[in-house]
Amino acid sequence: MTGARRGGRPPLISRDDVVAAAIAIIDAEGLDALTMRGIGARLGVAAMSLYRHLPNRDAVLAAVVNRLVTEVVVDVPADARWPDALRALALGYREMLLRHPHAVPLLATQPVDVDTGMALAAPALDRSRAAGIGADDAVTAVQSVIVFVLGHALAQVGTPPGADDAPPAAPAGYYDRWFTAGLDAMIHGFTRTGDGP
Amino acid sequence: MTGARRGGRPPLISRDDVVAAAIAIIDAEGLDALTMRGIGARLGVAAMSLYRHLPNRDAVLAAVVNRLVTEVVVDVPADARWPDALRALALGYREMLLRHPHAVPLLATQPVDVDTGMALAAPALDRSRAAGIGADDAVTAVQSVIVFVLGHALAQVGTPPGADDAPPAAPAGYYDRWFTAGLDAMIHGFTRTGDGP
DNA sequence: ACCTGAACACCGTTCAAGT
DNA sequence: ACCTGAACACCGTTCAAGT
Repeated sequence: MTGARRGGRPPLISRDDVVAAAIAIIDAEGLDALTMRGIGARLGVAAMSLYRHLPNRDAVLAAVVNRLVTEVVVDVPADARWPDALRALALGYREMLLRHPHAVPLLATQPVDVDTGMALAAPALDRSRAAGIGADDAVTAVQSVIVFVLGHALAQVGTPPGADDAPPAAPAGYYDRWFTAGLDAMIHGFTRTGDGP
Repeated sequence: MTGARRGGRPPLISRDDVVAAAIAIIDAEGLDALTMRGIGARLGVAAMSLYRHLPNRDAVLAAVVNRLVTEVVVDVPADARWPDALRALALGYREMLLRHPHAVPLLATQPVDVDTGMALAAPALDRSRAAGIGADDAVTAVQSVIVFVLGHALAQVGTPPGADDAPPAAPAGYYDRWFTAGLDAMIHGFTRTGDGP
């Protein structure tokens, strides 16, 4: 009943193909290299064919963002408590960002679908209930952690391996240590059991 | 001795003019509307004249970022302690970001000159010494706070007043409350006097 | 229904030329 | 030294046409 397509030419490409090709180009050549003509070329199709599957370039970018967020793996052990669940969310999100460094500015800019965001946060939010945290407070903590992870990743990949005047190139573990310190501080601040001013 | 320009046609525009015009366009029409032709038009000059003062469009963007960061006002009272100095830095930086919402993605993407970043952080770092915090730890705290402020601002201005499908439009104080909670957590986490896990 | 080539209105940037 | 118009090699997107 739904979407019963009768007759007509069978499609050469799908919406998913377009999104996958876009991600491949971003990863390989960077965000600036992502053109409608380039996506078409990668799929062996004219650029104009893409408009049959997505309304415009912005829609491609939005779809890329949601696809990448969906691919985040949040590994929350069964016996994890609220602080550890927050940490697992942060680590999983950061892993995805560093796997797609050229896409980080996109993730920072394009809003994520509500459903996709909920699915990402769900494992952590589950543990907040067990810890007796109010729903609003839990959401605030999750969003704050995500925002820190994103901001930190932007700083880390901010001068991508394309710029000529890359600063002395921070030592290997520099960003990891900074990330851990910042995340620890935030999680500690959010999960302390209400003490003084 | 230095830069003694003798003879030649006097300049109609300066590098500063280009940067100021760029910021005006970004604030008024958004980042996408910032074109070399547009900047030229605003200054009553052909687009190609700009290349006499800045090497290319990316250089304009970099200059805009550094100009905006320079304009941040960090109000650290004379008797402020380390945690309050961190807070003042966060508030001042956020104020600038929300004054230039269309420029936030730029601030998130373009690296800031080392000198400009140092000047921004200096007042807070001063107070860290008085508090007996190690220099490295102080820098980590400052950078983490900045990264949180930036990430939060991205979330707040992420769906700018151009998008049609703006979500229910979060209630007025929503982002302010989230910001305060996240900042409090981070500052508390960074300034606690080293207790157990 | 899906794909295509040609065309339009833009970009950033280069170049040779003007004053 | 500084500014300019014309031109080049790109963009995203629309349109009328093909199968």
